[in-house]
Amino acid sequence: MRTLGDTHDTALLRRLNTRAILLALRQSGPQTLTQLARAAGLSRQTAEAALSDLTERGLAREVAPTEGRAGRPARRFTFRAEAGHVLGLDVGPRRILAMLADLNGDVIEERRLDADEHTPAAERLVLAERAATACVEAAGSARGGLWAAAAGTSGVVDRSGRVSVSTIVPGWTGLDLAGQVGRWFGCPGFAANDANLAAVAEHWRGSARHVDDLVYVLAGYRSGHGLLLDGRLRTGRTGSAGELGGLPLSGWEDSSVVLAEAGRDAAEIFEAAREGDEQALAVVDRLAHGIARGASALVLVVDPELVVVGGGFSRGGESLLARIRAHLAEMCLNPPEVTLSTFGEESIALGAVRMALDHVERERLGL
Amino acid sequence: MRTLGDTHDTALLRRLNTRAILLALRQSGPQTLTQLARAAGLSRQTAEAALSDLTERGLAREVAPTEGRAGRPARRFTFRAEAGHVLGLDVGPRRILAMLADLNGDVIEERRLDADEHTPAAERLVLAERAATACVEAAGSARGGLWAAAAGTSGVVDRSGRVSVSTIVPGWTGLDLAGQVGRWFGCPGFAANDANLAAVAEHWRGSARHVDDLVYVLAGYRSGHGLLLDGRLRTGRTGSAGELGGLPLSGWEDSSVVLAEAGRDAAEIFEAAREGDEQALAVVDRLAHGIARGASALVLVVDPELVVVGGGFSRGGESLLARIRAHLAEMCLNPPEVTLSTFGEESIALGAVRMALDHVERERLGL
DNA sequence: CTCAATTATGAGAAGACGCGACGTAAAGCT
DNA sequence: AGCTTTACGTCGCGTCTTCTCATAATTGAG
Repeated sequence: MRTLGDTHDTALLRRLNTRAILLALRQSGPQTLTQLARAAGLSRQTAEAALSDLTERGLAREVAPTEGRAGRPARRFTFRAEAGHVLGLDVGPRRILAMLADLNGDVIEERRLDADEHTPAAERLVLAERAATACVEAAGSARGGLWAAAAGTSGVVDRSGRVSVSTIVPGWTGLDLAGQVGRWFGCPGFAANDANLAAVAEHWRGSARHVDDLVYVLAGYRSGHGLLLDGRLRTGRTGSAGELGGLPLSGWEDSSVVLAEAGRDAAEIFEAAREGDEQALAVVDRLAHGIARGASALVLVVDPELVVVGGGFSRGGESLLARIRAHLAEMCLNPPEVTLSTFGEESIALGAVRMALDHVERERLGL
Repeated sequence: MRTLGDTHDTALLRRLNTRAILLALRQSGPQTLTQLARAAGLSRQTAEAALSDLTERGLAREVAPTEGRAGRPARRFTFRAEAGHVLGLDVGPRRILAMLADLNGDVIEERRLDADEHTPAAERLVLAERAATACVEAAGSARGGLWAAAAGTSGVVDRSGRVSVSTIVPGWTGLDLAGQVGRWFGCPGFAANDANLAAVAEHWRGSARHVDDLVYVLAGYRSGHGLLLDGRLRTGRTGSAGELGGLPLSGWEDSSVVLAEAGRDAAEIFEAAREGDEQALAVVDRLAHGIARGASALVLVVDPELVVVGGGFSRGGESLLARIRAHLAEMCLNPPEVTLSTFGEESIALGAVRMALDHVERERLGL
């Protein structure tokens, strides 16, 4: 039955200590046995045992000792990030981006393919697979060598990684994206909503590095909200957390309407605004207002530490941000910080990488 | 430094196993050594060691063996719930409720005092202390014998347990409620928003027992929203999660306005509605609409498994609930279940009990 | 080139814990 | 009284961790 926790024999200690060493190992480059032991809070002997275990499993490697220092040279070990690879995919309405990363999450290969809004589902999937395969092959990794893969896409993606609602991408509704991606490479596959993955990426290495509660606003041709609480993605029961579709917010304008009225596309508007064009500034303000309106619902509900603005409009830069801040301050008693996305359009694929890594770390590294 | 986890010596095993035994012990009444060992997944010897440890700490007690069975009588142990007590307080605008509970969370004493909206802060605190002290003394427990105490109140309560905004209770803003409560009994003190604590109570033993993501709607003279995600209370950065004050929701009527227009109080309305009074039914529908409007924001943002409706209006019963469900279904694509609160007006104090117990379990029982 | 100083390694002993096994104790049943 | 049943309690073993100390490998000074 085992409902009250796992077995607690001495093997658990070994696992825990190996885990501590692995974490210490990944903190930085090659380290000596003593350094690792101290970092993990263990004795040198225990550290040694853990390292020999990790080395056997291919996760650690001994490297040449440093020269030029007095005393017996210390054995040095490093994390074998190349022991496995994960794939992150962004299958967007207009763009497909594949990233191959090692176990450190460092991106090794990257492929980008263009699509358009009308590309049918089957063809879009072929493009995605092509981009992904190109990455894997370029890295010289065997096709079956992937440890996990994840994909982000527009629309509501449920817990199992199936697209349950998609209004933008034709033929997407009902697609088992996670299963598809997993089948391509014979590895565990995952899928999530694009804004959610972008939030994950920003929290991992981007603007939201230092916070654990954040709202990500994807604003642009693709739009949506991502929610990260306690450092964990929150997609909700059906995966539609943050999808405000039905919320009757007064004065909530869709950006496409605003842009259509203005008769110019976003890039032109931002460019003109930068040059002081009054009409463009007004449009930027209306866009900011709409973004803030949507964000305010999330902010008031979860009271996050940070709002990260990403997506195409984030090219609007600080001027757009300033307007969003101003509008948000009007709507919230105690508004959170608002900042720009670090990774821009790469954040979705990067978040997918992180999602795949999460699985690998949990299941294969035992972290 | 110790950032990578605690020491992992064999003492950890002991702690973990003792914890497993403690959990098993609390699952039900007196159990034999063998039963406990099996439930915790440990050997009998280990279970025995853990139990002797727990007995020494006063958390377990050996009881008389069962008679009438063949074989050597088995030693039986039980959790000593009376080893400590916690206090839960609801300091509301119109009512003060104190509950004293043992370590099982079973309420032993309960005191209720009436106040009104105009009672000044100092006097309200005196009433609260009086109710609490009465509970403690009635239980024959020493005044210093409390292990933890928590209080719920209207308004925004920050992480530290300080009331940062209170519109209902006069003089409440700025009050360090957690500190106050702790000082009364010389024990750790906590405080939180009432709707949040109600959510905690419903999740603990009420309607939300079986789910981990829920939205609680406090509807009545006191109103507000409580948010529980992954079984944990979410109060946000400043404690104002779920406070929708500034959200420009179209068609969001305040219940007090609706009732004022109707010219009857809530109890009358619900009574009349039960008898089929058409005008009353219309008012109930308007109330339900308002409740659903507010709830919809939380539901769309976090996509919970369940919405629990509590507070004074929950006396409106199934008929109100049905209207709320109907309105919510219009606003959400995939509406969650909606159910009535189990504990009604007691849920806030009960949630406070749970909050105090959380601290005790974490810090004193090591769970 | 040699020797001291430095730094890390590796083996051995001791302590703590958990588990399986076996003999023993205490009850009911015949 | 003896048998059966059930659980207790002790013993020994293996694992894990840490401490200690002798040993090994390097640098740098004379």
